[in-house]
Amino acid sequence: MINVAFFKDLPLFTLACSENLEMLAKSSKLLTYRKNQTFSYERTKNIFIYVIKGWLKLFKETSDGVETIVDILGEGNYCGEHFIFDIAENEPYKAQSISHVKLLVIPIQNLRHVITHDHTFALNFLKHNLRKQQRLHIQREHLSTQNATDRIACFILRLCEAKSLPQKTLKLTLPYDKTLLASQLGMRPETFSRALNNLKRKCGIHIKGGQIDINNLTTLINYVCHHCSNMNPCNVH
Amino acid sequence: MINVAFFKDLPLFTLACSENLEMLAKSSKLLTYRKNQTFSYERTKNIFIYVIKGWLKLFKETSDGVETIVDILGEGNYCGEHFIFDIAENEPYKAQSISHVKLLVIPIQNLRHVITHDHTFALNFLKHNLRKQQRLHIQREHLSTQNATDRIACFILRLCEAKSLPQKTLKLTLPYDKTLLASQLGMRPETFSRALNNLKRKCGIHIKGGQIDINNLTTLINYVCHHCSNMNPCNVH
DNA sequence: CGAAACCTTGACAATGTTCAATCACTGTGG
DNA sequence: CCACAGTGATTGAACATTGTCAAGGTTTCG
Repeated sequence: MINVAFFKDLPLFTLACSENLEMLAKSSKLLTYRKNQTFSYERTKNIFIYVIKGWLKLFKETSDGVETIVDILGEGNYCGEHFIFDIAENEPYKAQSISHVKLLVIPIQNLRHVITHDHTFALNFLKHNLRKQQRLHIQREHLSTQNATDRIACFILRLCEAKSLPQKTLKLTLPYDKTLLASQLGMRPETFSRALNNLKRKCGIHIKGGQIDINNLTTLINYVCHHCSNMNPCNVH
Repeated sequence: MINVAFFKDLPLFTLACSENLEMLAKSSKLLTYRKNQTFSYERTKNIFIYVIKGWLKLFKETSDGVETIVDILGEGNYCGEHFIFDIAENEPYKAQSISHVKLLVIPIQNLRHVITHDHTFALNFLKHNLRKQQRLHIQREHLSTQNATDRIACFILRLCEAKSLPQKTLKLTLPYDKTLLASQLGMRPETFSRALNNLKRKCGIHIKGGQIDINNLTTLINYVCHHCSNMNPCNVH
Protein backbone atom coordinates (compact mmCIF):
# COMPACT_ATOMS: atom_id res chain seq x y z
CA MET A 1 0.00 0.00 0.00
CA ILE A 2 1.08 3.52 -0.80
CA ASN A 3 1.99 5.75 2.09
CA VAL A 4 -0.65 8.40 2.87
CA ALA A 5 2.09 10.95 3.39
CA PHE A 6 3.24 10.28 -0.14
CA PHE A 7 -0.16 11.36 -1.48
CA LYS A 8 -0.31 14.31 0.86
CA ASP A 9 2.90 15.66 -0.67
CA LEU A 10 1.53 15.77 -4.21
CA PRO A 11 0.22 19.25 -5.08
CA LEU A 12 -2.92 17.85 -6.68
CA PHE A 13 -3.90 15.84 -3.62
CA THR A 14 -2.52 17.83 -0.73
CA LEU A 15 -5.87 19.34 0.22
CA ALA A 16 -7.84 16.11 0.39
CA CYS A 17 -8.93 15.05 3.85
CA SER A 18 -7.00 12.24 5.50
CA GLU A 19 -9.85 9.77 5.24
CA ASN A 20 -9.96 10.20 1.49
CA LEU A 21 -6.21 10.17 1.16
CA GLU A 22 -6.22 6.84 2.90
CA MET A 23 -8.83 5.46 0.56
CA LEU A 24 -6.81 6.67 -2.45
CA ALA A 25 -3.62 5.27 -0.99
CA LYS A 26 -5.26 1.90 -0.54
CA SER A 27 -6.73 1.68 -4.02
CA SER A 28 -3.95 3.20 -6.10
CA LYS A 29 -0.82 1.67 -7.47
CA LEU A 30 2.65 2.93 -8.19
CA LEU A 31 3.93 1.52 -11.45
CA THR A 32 7.29 1.95 -13.05
CA TYR A 33 8.10 1.40 -16.67
CA ARG A 34 11.43 1.39 -18.35
CA LYS A 35 11.89 3.46 -21.46
CA ASN A 36 9.78 2.70 -24.56
CA GLN A 37 7.02 0.61 -23.04
CA THR A 38 3.74 1.11 -24.83
CA PHE A 39 0.28 0.35 -23.48
CA SER A 40 -3.22 1.21 -24.57
CA TYR A 41 -5.23 3.65 -22.52
CA GLU A 42 -8.97 3.62 -22.91
CA ARG A 43 -12.02 4.59 -20.99
CA THR A 44 -12.57 0.96 -20.16
CA LYS A 45 -9.34 0.88 -18.22
CA ASN A 46 -11.00 3.31 -15.84
CA ILE A 47 -7.82 4.83 -14.55
CA PHE A 48 -6.41 8.25 -13.86
CA ILE A 49 -2.66 8.60 -14.30
CA TYR A 50 -0.46 11.03 -12.39
CA VAL A 51 3.20 11.22 -13.40
CA ILE A 52 5.55 11.01 -10.43
CA LYS A 53 8.77 10.91 -12.37
CA GLY A 54 9.91 10.78 -15.98
CA TRP A 55 8.05 11.48 -19.21
CA LEU A 56 4.95 9.84 -20.60
CA LYS A 57 3.83 10.29 -24.20
CA LEU A 58 0.13 10.09 -25.01
CA PHE A 59 -0.68 9.51 -28.63
CA LYS A 60 -3.19 8.08 -31.03
CA GLU A 61 -3.56 7.42 -34.70
CA THR A 62 -5.75 9.13 -37.24
CA SER A 63 -7.73 6.79 -39.42
CA ASP A 64 -5.27 7.29 -42.25
CA GLY A 65 -2.58 5.86 -40.01
CA VAL A 66 -0.61 8.92 -38.92
CA GLU A 67 0.50 9.04 -35.30
CA THR A 68 -0.39 12.25 -33.49
CA ILE A 69 0.82 13.38 -30.11
CA VAL A 70 -1.99 14.08 -27.67
CA ASP A 71 0.26 15.28 -24.89
CA ILE A 72 3.59 14.74 -23.25
CA LEU A 73 3.29 14.55 -19.51
CA GLY A 74 6.13 15.36 -17.15
CA GLU A 75 6.38 15.29 -13.38
CA GLY A 76 3.18 16.52 -11.76
CA ASN A 77 1.10 16.25 -14.94
CA TYR A 78 -1.82 13.90 -15.27
CA CYS A 79 -4.34 12.48 -17.68
CA GLY A 80 -7.68 10.74 -17.58
CA GLU A 81 -9.60 13.56 -15.93
CA HIS A 82 -12.32 13.48 -18.60
CA PHE A 83 -13.20 9.92 -17.56
CA ILE A 84 -14.41 11.24 -14.20
CA PHE A 85 -17.56 12.59 -15.78
CA ASP A 86 -17.46 10.14 -18.64
CA ILE A 87 -17.02 12.83 -21.24
CA ALA A 88 -17.05 11.39 -24.76
CA GLU A 89 -13.48 11.48 -25.83
CA ASN A 90 -11.54 10.97 -28.96
CA GLU A 91 -10.34 7.58 -27.86
CA PRO A 92 -8.56 5.34 -27.82
CA TYR A 93 -5.21 6.63 -26.73
CA LYS A 94 -1.98 4.87 -26.38
CA ALA A 95 0.65 5.75 -23.85
CA GLN A 96 4.37 5.24 -24.06
CA SER A 97 7.12 5.81 -21.54
CA ILE A 98 9.75 7.93 -23.23
CA SER A 99 12.09 7.70 -20.28
CA HIS A 100 12.19 5.59 -17.19
CA VAL A 101 8.86 6.59 -15.67
CA LYS A 102 7.04 6.25 -12.38
CA LEU A 103 3.26 6.54 -12.50
CA LEU A 104 0.62 6.83 -9.86
CA VAL A 105 -2.41 4.98 -11.16
CA ILE A 106 -5.75 5.72 -9.52
CA PRO A 107 -8.98 3.88 -10.32
CA ILE A 108 -11.45 6.37 -11.73
CA GLN A 109 -14.27 5.37 -9.42
CA ASN A 110 -12.12 6.14 -6.38
CA LEU A 111 -11.05 9.49 -7.73
CA ARG A 112 -14.66 10.20 -8.63
CA HIS A 113 -15.69 9.34 -5.11
CA VAL A 114 -13.18 11.76 -3.62
CA ILE A 115 -13.98 14.54 -6.02
CA THR A 116 -17.71 14.23 -5.41
CA HIS A 117 -17.38 13.98 -1.63
CA ASP A 118 -14.48 16.26 -0.82
CA HIS A 119 -15.21 19.81 -1.81
CA THR A 120 -11.78 21.17 -0.91
CA PHE A 121 -10.15 18.57 -3.09
CA ALA A 122 -12.53 19.27 -5.96
CA LEU A 123 -11.70 22.96 -5.88
CA ASN A 124 -7.99 22.26 -5.90
CA PHE A 125 -8.51 19.88 -8.78
CA LEU A 126 -10.44 22.50 -10.70
CA LYS A 127 -7.68 25.00 -10.08
CA HIS A 128 -5.02 22.65 -11.41
CA ASN A 129 -7.14 21.90 -14.41
CA LEU A 130 -7.62 25.54 -15.22
CA ARG A 131 -3.85 25.87 -15.39
CA LYS A 132 -3.71 22.92 -17.72
CA GLN A 133 -6.34 24.59 -19.85
CA GLN A 134 -4.34 27.78 -19.98
CA ARG A 135 -1.31 25.94 -21.33
CA LEU A 136 -3.51 24.45 -24.02
CA HIS A 137 -4.75 27.90 -24.96
CA ILE A 138 -1.23 29.18 -25.38
CA GLN A 139 -0.13 26.20 -27.41
CA ARG A 140 -3.09 26.66 -29.69
CA GLU A 141 -2.26 30.32 -30.16
CA HIS A 142 1.34 29.53 -30.98
CA LEU A 143 0.40 26.91 -33.54
CA SER A 144 -1.76 29.39 -35.38
CA THR A 145 0.48 32.45 -35.17
CA GLN A 146 4.12 31.44 -34.81
CA ASN A 147 6.41 29.74 -37.28
CA ALA A 148 8.61 26.71 -36.54
CA THR A 149 11.60 28.73 -35.32
CA ASP A 150 9.47 30.85 -32.99
CA ARG A 151 7.82 27.82 -31.48
CA ILE A 152 11.13 26.16 -30.74
CA ALA A 153 12.55 29.36 -29.28
CA CYS A 154 9.52 29.69 -27.04
CA PHE A 155 9.84 26.08 -25.93
CA ILE A 156 13.49 26.58 -25.01
CA LEU A 157 12.71 29.79 -23.20
CA ARG A 158 10.10 28.05 -21.10
CA LEU A 159 12.60 25.32 -20.31
CA CYS A 160 14.86 28.04 -18.89
CA GLU A 161 12.11 29.54 -16.81
CA ALA A 162 10.97 26.20 -15.51
CA LYS A 163 14.43 25.85 -14.05
CA SER A 164 14.01 29.29 -12.44
CA LEU A 165 17.35 30.40 -13.74
CA PRO A 166 17.44 34.14 -13.96
CA GLN A 167 21.01 34.21 -15.19
CA LYS A 168 21.75 35.71 -18.51
CA THR A 169 23.76 32.73 -19.72
CA LEU A 170 22.98 29.11 -19.06
CA LYS A 171 23.15 25.51 -20.17
CA LEU A 172 20.28 23.11 -20.43
CA THR A 173 19.31 19.75 -21.84
CA LEU A 174 16.39 18.91 -24.06
CA PRO A 175 14.06 16.70 -22.05
CA TYR A 176 13.53 14.11 -24.79
CA ASP A 177 14.57 13.41 -28.32
CA LYS A 178 14.25 15.91 -31.13
CA THR A 179 11.92 13.86 -33.29
CA LEU A 180 9.39 13.74 -30.49
CA LEU A 181 9.87 17.39 -29.67
CA ALA A 182 9.29 18.27 -33.31
CA SER A 183 6.08 16.28 -33.29
CA GLN A 184 4.89 17.95 -30.09
CA LEU A 185 5.54 21.35 -31.62
CA GLY A 186 3.63 20.44 -34.77
CA MET A 187 6.42 20.09 -37.31
CA ARG A 188 8.54 17.48 -39.09
CA PRO A 189 11.94 16.44 -37.74
CA GLU A 190 13.59 17.95 -40.80
CA THR A 191 11.89 21.27 -40.21
CA PHE A 192 12.89 21.12 -36.57
CA SER A 193 16.51 20.56 -37.47
CA ARG A 194 16.59 23.47 -39.88
CA ALA A 195 14.71 25.79 -37.56
CA LEU A 196 17.19 25.01 -34.81
CA ASN A 197 19.94 26.15 -37.16
CA ASN A 198 18.09 29.43 -37.65
CA LEU A 199 18.06 29.89 -33.91
CA LYS A 200 21.78 29.29 -33.68
CA ARG A 201 22.41 32.04 -36.18
CA LYS A 202 19.83 34.51 -34.95
CA CYS A 203 20.14 34.15 -31.20
CA GLY A 204 23.71 33.05 -30.65
CA ILE A 205 22.88 29.78 -28.96
CA HIS A 206 24.98 26.64 -29.27
CA ILE A 207 23.55 23.19 -29.66
CA LYS A 208 25.37 19.91 -29.44
CA GLY A 209 23.14 16.87 -29.35
CA GLY A 210 20.56 17.58 -26.67
CA GLN A 211 22.77 20.13 -24.92
CA ILE A 212 21.94 23.79 -25.36
CA ASP A 213 24.17 26.69 -24.35
CA ILE A 214 22.61 30.09 -24.26
CA ASN A 215 25.00 33.01 -24.27
CA ASN A 216 22.49 35.70 -23.78
CA LEU A 217 18.98 34.97 -22.63
CA THR A 218 17.88 38.49 -23.46
CA THR A 219 18.60 37.95 -27.15
CA LEU A 220 16.35 34.91 -27.08
CA ILE A 221 13.60 36.74 -25.23
CA ASN A 222 13.77 39.64 -27.64
CA TYR A 223 13.62 37.28 -30.55
CA VAL A 224 10.60 35.25 -29.55
CA CYS A 225 8.40 37.18 -27.17
CA HIS A 226 7.05 39.87 -29.42
CA HIS A 227 5.43 37.32 -31.65
CA CYS A 228 3.43 36.29 -28.64
CA SER A 229 0.45 37.85 -26.92
CA ASN A 230 1.57 36.90 -23.42
CA MET A 231 3.24 39.15 -20.94
CA ASN A 232 6.95 39.32 -21.80
CA PRO A 233 8.75 37.30 -20.87
CA CYS A 234 6.00 34.86 -20.14
CA ASN A 235 5.82 32.80 -17.01
CA VAL A 236 3.99 29.82 -18.39
CA HIS A 237 5.78 26.54 -17.89
CA MET B 1 -32.91 42.03 -10.91
CA ILE B 2 -32.57 38.90 -12.97
CA ASN B 3 -35.14 36.20 -12.50
CA VAL B 4 -33.90 33.18 -10.52
CA ALA B 5 -35.68 30.89 -12.93
CA PHE B 6 -33.66 32.40 -15.73
CA PHE B 7 -30.44 31.27 -14.04
CA LYS B 8 -31.87 27.91 -13.21
CA ASP B 9 -32.45 27.26 -16.90
CA LEU B 10 -28.82 27.75 -17.87
CA PRO B 11 -26.98 24.42 -18.05
CA LEU B 12 -23.97 25.78 -16.20
CA PHE B 13 -26.03 26.98 -13.24
CA THR B 14 -28.91 24.59 -13.10
CA LEU B 15 -27.50 22.55 -10.22
CA ALA B 16 -26.78 25.46 -7.89
CA CYS B 17 -28.97 25.64 -4.80
CA SER B 18 -31.74 28.24 -4.80
CA GLU B 19 -30.08 30.40 -2.17
CA ASN B 20 -26.99 30.76 -4.33
CA LEU B 21 -29.00 31.25 -7.47
CA GLU B 22 -30.74 34.11 -5.78
CA MET B 23 -27.45 35.68 -4.78
CA LEU B 24 -26.18 35.35 -8.35
CA ALA B 25 -29.39 36.73 -9.74
CA LYS B 26 -29.11 39.75 -7.47
CA SER B 27 -25.51 40.55 -8.26
CA SER B 28 -25.38 39.80 -11.99
CA LYS B 29 -26.35 41.91 -14.93
CA LEU B 30 -27.73 41.22 -18.36
CA LEU B 31 -26.08 43.41 -20.94
CA THR B 32 -26.80 43.69 -24.62
CA TYR B 33 -24.48 45.08 -27.22
CA ARG B 34 -25.17 45.79 -30.82
CA LYS B 35 -22.76 44.48 -33.41
CA ASN B 36 -19.13 45.64 -33.37
CA GLN B 37 -18.92 47.08 -29.89
CA THR B 38 -15.44 46.61 -28.39
CA PHE B 39 -14.51 46.68 -24.73
CA SER B 40 -11.45 45.72 -22.74
CA TYR B 41 -11.61 42.70 -20.51
CA GLU B 42 -9.04 42.42 -17.76
CA ARG B 43 -8.62 40.74 -14.45
CA THR B 44 -9.32 44.04 -12.74
CA LYS B 45 -12.80 44.04 -14.18
CA ASN B 46 -13.42 40.99 -12.05
CA ILE B 47 -16.19 39.58 -14.12
CA PHE B 48 -17.23 36.27 -15.56
CA ILE B 49 -19.11 36.41 -18.84
CA TYR B 50 -21.69 33.88 -20.03
CA VAL B 51 -23.07 34.31 -23.52
CA ILE B 52 -26.86 34.12 -23.63
CA LYS B 53 -27.28 34.99 -27.28
CA GLY B 54 -25.12 35.99 -30.22
CA TRP B 55 -21.37 35.80 -30.76
CA LEU B 56 -18.59 37.35 -28.76
CA LYS B 57 -15.03 37.56 -30.04
CA LEU B 58 -12.17 37.54 -27.52
CA PHE B 59 -8.87 38.77 -28.85
CA LYS B 60 -5.62 40.42 -27.93
CA GLU B 61 -2.58 41.80 -29.61
CA THR B 62 0.94 40.43 -29.70
CA SER B 63 3.61 42.98 -28.86
CA ASP B 64 4.42 43.34 -32.55
CA GLY B 65 0.88 44.53 -33.12
CA VAL B 66 -0.85 41.53 -34.69
CA GLU B 67 -4.37 40.76 -33.53
CA THR B 68 -4.92 37.18 -32.45
CA ILE B 69 -8.19 35.48 -31.70
CA VAL B 70 -8.37 33.99 -28.22
CA ASP B 71 -11.79 32.49 -28.67
CA ILE B 72 -15.15 33.01 -30.25
CA LEU B 73 -17.95 32.37 -27.81
CA GLY B 74 -21.43 31.38 -28.86
CA GLU B 75 -24.58 30.68 -26.89
CA GLY B 76 -23.78 28.82 -23.68
CA ASN B 77 -20.06 29.53 -23.81
CA TYR B 78 -18.28 31.57 -21.19
CA CYS B 79 -15.01 33.18 -20.28
CA GLY B 80 -13.25 34.51 -17.21
CA GLU B 81 -13.11 31.20 -15.34
CA HIS B 82 -9.37 31.56 -14.72
CA PHE B 83 -10.05 34.69 -12.67
CA ILE B 84 -11.83 32.58 -10.06
CA PHE B 85 -8.53 31.27 -8.75
CA ASP B 86 -6.61 34.26 -9.94
CA ILE B 87 -4.53 32.26 -12.37
CA ALA B 88 -1.89 34.39 -14.04
CA GLU B 89 -3.17 34.94 -17.51
CA ASN B 90 -1.91 36.32 -20.74
CA GLU B 91 -3.85 39.50 -20.35
CA PRO B 92 -5.23 41.84 -21.27
CA TYR B 93 -7.95 40.69 -23.57
CA LYS B 94 -10.36 42.67 -25.53
CA ALA B 95 -13.86 41.55 -26.36
CA GLN B 96 -15.99 42.50 -29.32
CA SER B 97 -19.58 41.70 -30.17
CA ILE B 98 -19.60 40.27 -33.66
CA SER B 99 -23.36 40.12 -33.78
CA HIS B 100 -26.10 41.52 -31.63
CA VAL B 101 -25.19 39.89 -28.35
CA LYS B 102 -26.72 39.32 -24.93
CA LEU B 103 -24.32 38.69 -22.07
CA LEU B 104 -24.78 37.54 -18.52
CA VAL B 105 -22.13 39.31 -16.47
CA ILE B 106 -21.33 37.89 -13.06
CA PRO B 107 -18.95 39.50 -10.55
CA ILE B 108 -16.07 37.09 -9.95
CA GLN B 109 -16.30 37.29 -6.18
CA ASN B 110 -19.91 36.12 -6.30
CA LEU B 111 -19.14 33.27 -8.62
CA ARG B 112 -16.18 32.39 -6.43
CA HIS B 113 -18.45 32.36 -3.41
CA VAL B 114 -20.87 29.97 -5.04
CA ILE B 115 -18.19 27.69 -6.38
CA THR B 116 -16.46 27.47 -3.01
CA HIS B 117 -19.67 26.94 -1.05
CA ASP B 118 -21.81 24.87 -3.36
CA HIS B 119 -20.21 21.55 -4.09
CA THR B 120 -22.83 20.41 -6.57
CA PHE B 121 -22.38 23.56 -8.56
CA ALA B 122 -18.59 23.23 -8.48
CA LEU B 123 -18.77 19.72 -9.87
CA ASN B 124 -21.06 20.80 -12.66
CA PHE B 125 -18.73 23.66 -13.41
CA LEU B 126 -15.76 21.31 -13.55
CA LYS B 127 -17.65 19.06 -15.90
CA HIS B 128 -18.47 21.90 -18.27
CA ASN B 129 -14.90 23.03 -18.15
CA LEU B 130 -13.58 19.62 -19.03
CA ARG B 131 -15.69 19.73 -22.17
CA LYS B 132 -14.24 23.11 -23.00
CA GLN B 133 -10.80 21.65 -22.51
CA GLN B 134 -11.56 18.80 -24.83
CA ARG B 135 -12.51 21.20 -27.60
CA LEU B 136 -9.21 22.98 -27.09
CA HIS B 137 -7.37 19.69 -27.39
CA ILE B 138 -9.01 18.92 -30.69
CA GLN B 139 -8.39 22.37 -32.09
CA ARG B 140 -4.74 22.07 -31.15
CA GLU B 141 -4.50 18.71 -32.85
CA HIS B 142 -6.09 20.04 -36.00
CA LEU B 143 -3.78 23.01 -36.18
CA SER B 144 -0.77 20.76 -36.05
CA THR B 145 -1.96 17.98 -38.34
CA GLN B 146 -4.54 19.28 -40.79
CA ASN B 147 -4.16 21.70 -43.67
CA ALA B 148 -6.38 24.68 -44.35
CA THR B 149 -8.93 22.79 -46.45
CA ASP B 150 -9.26 20.03 -43.86
CA ARG B 151 -9.79 22.48 -41.04
CA ILE B 152 -12.55 24.29 -42.90
CA ALA B 153 -14.22 21.03 -43.86
CA CYS B 154 -14.14 19.93 -40.24
CA PHE B 155 -15.59 23.24 -39.10
CA ILE B 156 -18.46 22.94 -41.56
CA LEU B 157 -19.09 19.36 -40.57
CA ARG B 158 -19.36 20.34 -36.94
CA LEU B 159 -21.78 23.10 -37.90
CA CYS B 160 -23.98 20.41 -39.44
CA GLU B 161 -23.82 18.21 -36.39
CA ALA B 162 -24.48 21.08 -34.02
CA LYS B 163 -27.77 21.47 -35.85
CA SER B 164 -28.42 17.75 -35.29
CA LEU B 165 -29.30 17.30 -38.89
CA PRO B 166 -28.81 13.71 -39.87
CA GLN B 167 -29.96 14.27 -43.44
CA LYS B 168 -27.62 13.57 -46.27
CA THR B 169 -28.19 16.93 -47.92
CA LEU B 170 -28.63 20.25 -46.18
CA LYS B 171 -28.23 23.99 -46.21
CA LEU B 172 -26.56 26.09 -43.58
CA THR B 173 -25.22 29.55 -42.94
CA LEU B 174 -21.77 30.50 -41.71
CA PRO B 175 -22.19 32.01 -38.26
CA TYR B 176 -19.97 35.04 -38.87
CA ASP B 177 -17.89 36.56 -41.60
CA LYS B 178 -15.22 34.67 -43.47
CA THR B 179 -12.32 36.86 -42.42
CA LEU B 180 -13.02 36.13 -38.79
CA LEU B 181 -13.57 32.46 -39.46
CA ALA B 182 -10.25 32.30 -41.27
CA SER B 183 -8.53 33.89 -38.31
CA GLN B 184 -10.17 31.49 -35.88
CA LEU B 185 -8.99 28.56 -37.98
CA GLY B 186 -5.45 29.92 -38.07
CA MET B 187 -5.17 31.07 -41.68
CA ARG B 188 -5.32 34.20 -43.84
CA PRO B 189 -8.55 35.27 -45.55
CA GLU B 190 -6.95 34.60 -48.94
CA THR B 191 -6.04 31.07 -47.93
CA PHE B 192 -9.54 30.58 -46.59
CA SER B 193 -11.06 31.69 -49.85
CA ARG B 194 -8.88 29.38 -51.91
CA ALA B 195 -9.34 26.44 -49.56
CA LEU B 196 -13.11 26.88 -49.79
CA ASN B 197 -12.76 26.55 -53.56
CA ASN B 198 -10.92 23.27 -53.06
CA LEU B 199 -13.82 22.04 -50.98
CA LYS B 200 -16.31 22.98 -53.68
CA ARG B 201 -14.42 20.89 -56.19
CA LYS B 202 -13.58 17.96 -53.95
CA CYS B 203 -16.77 17.56 -51.95
CA GLY B 204 -19.47 18.92 -54.23
CA ILE B 205 -20.65 21.65 -51.93
CA HIS B 206 -22.02 24.98 -53.11
CA ILE B 207 -21.20 28.28 -51.51
CA LYS B 208 -22.83 31.62 -52.13
CA GLY B 209 -21.87 34.31 -49.66
CA GLY B 210 -22.37 32.79 -46.24
CA GLN B 211 -24.80 30.18 -47.52
CA ILE B 212 -23.58 26.64 -47.88
CA ASP B 213 -25.40 23.84 -49.67
CA ILE B 214 -24.19 20.34 -49.09
CA ASN B 215 -25.31 17.75 -51.60
CA ASN B 216 -23.89 14.77 -49.89
CA LEU B 217 -22.77 14.89 -46.30
CA THR B 218 -21.09 11.51 -46.64
CA THR B 219 -18.65 12.89 -49.21
CA LEU B 220 -17.67 15.60 -46.76
CA ILE B 221 -17.28 13.13 -43.89
CA ASN B 222 -15.18 10.83 -46.04
CA TYR B 223 -13.04 13.73 -47.08
CA VAL B 224 -12.21 15.16 -43.70
CA CYS B 225 -12.57 12.56 -41.00
CA HIS B 226 -9.70 10.29 -41.79
CA HIS B 227 -7.23 13.06 -41.26
CA CYS B 228 -8.51 13.22 -37.71
CA SER B 229 -7.91 11.03 -34.70
CA ASN B 230 -11.45 11.35 -33.37
CA MET B 231 -14.19 8.82 -33.71
CA ASN B 232 -15.70 9.21 -37.18
CA PRO B 233 -17.73 11.18 -37.66
CA CYS B 234 -16.93 13.10 -34.54
CA ASN B 235 -19.52 14.43 -32.18
CA VAL B 236 -17.59 17.41 -30.90
CA HIS B 237 -19.37 20.72 -31.35
C1' DC C 1 32.21 -4.05 -34.49
C1' DG C 2 27.69 -3.70 -36.47
C1' DA C 3 22.84 -2.70 -36.39
C1' DA C 4 19.35 0.35 -35.32
C1' DA C 5 17.63 4.64 -34.21
C1' DC C 6 18.17 9.34 -34.49
C1' DC C 7 19.62 13.46 -36.79
C1' DT C 8 21.03 16.38 -40.62
C1' DT C 9 21.26 17.99 -45.31
C1' DG C 10 19.98 18.73 -50.21
C1' DA C 11 16.69 18.95 -53.89
C1' DC C 12 12.25 19.55 -54.90
C1' DA C 13 7.08 19.69 -54.17
C1' DA C 14 3.21 21.36 -51.70
C1' DT C 15 1.14 24.64 -48.94
C1' DG C 16 0.48 29.13 -47.12
C1' DT C 17 1.44 34.29 -47.04
C1' DT C 18 1.91 38.82 -48.94
C1' DC C 19 0.72 42.41 -51.82
C1' DA C 20 -1.93 44.53 -55.26
C1' DA C 21 -5.92 44.72 -58.07
C1' DT C 22 -10.59 43.97 -58.69
C1' DC C 23 -15.24 42.65 -57.58
C1' DA C 24 -19.51 42.30 -54.75
C1' DC C 25 -22.38 43.91 -51.32
C1' DT C 26 -24.30 47.32 -48.08
C1' DG C 27 -25.59 51.39 -46.22
C1' DT C 28 -25.43 56.58 -46.63
C1' DG C 29 -26.23 61.03 -48.34
C1' DG C 30 -27.45 63.85 -52.17
C1' DC D 1 -33.43 56.70 -56.88
C1' DC D 2 -28.51 56.70 -57.90
C1' DA D 3 -23.64 57.60 -56.85
C1' DC D 4 -20.32 56.62 -53.80
C1' DA D 5 -17.59 55.04 -49.95
C1' DG D 6 -16.44 51.34 -47.05
C1' DT D 7 -16.04 46.70 -45.94
C1' DG D 8 -15.45 42.11 -47.04
C1' DA D 9 -14.30 38.58 -50.58
C1' DT D 10 -11.77 36.84 -54.41
C1' DT D 11 -7.94 36.28 -57.61
C1' DG D 12 -3.15 36.38 -59.55
C1' DA D 13 1.74 36.55 -59.07
C1' DA D 14 5.78 36.44 -56.39
C1' DC D 15 7.65 34.78 -52.46
C1' DA D 16 8.32 32.25 -47.90
C1' DT D 17 7.70 28.35 -45.20
C1' DT D 18 7.06 23.72 -44.48
C1' DG D 19 6.76 18.94 -46.04
C1' DT D 20 8.60 14.90 -48.64
C1' DC D 21 11.93 11.88 -50.19
C1' DA D 22 16.44 10.16 -50.48
C1' DA D 23 21.06 9.94 -48.89
C1' DG D 24 24.46 10.08 -45.64
C1' DG D 25 26.28 11.24 -40.88
C1' DT D 26 26.13 10.42 -35.80
C1' DT D 27 25.11 8.19 -31.61
C1' DT D 28 23.91 4.39 -28.82
C1' DC D 29 23.93 -0.01 -27.30
C1' DG D 30 24.18 -4.92 -27.59
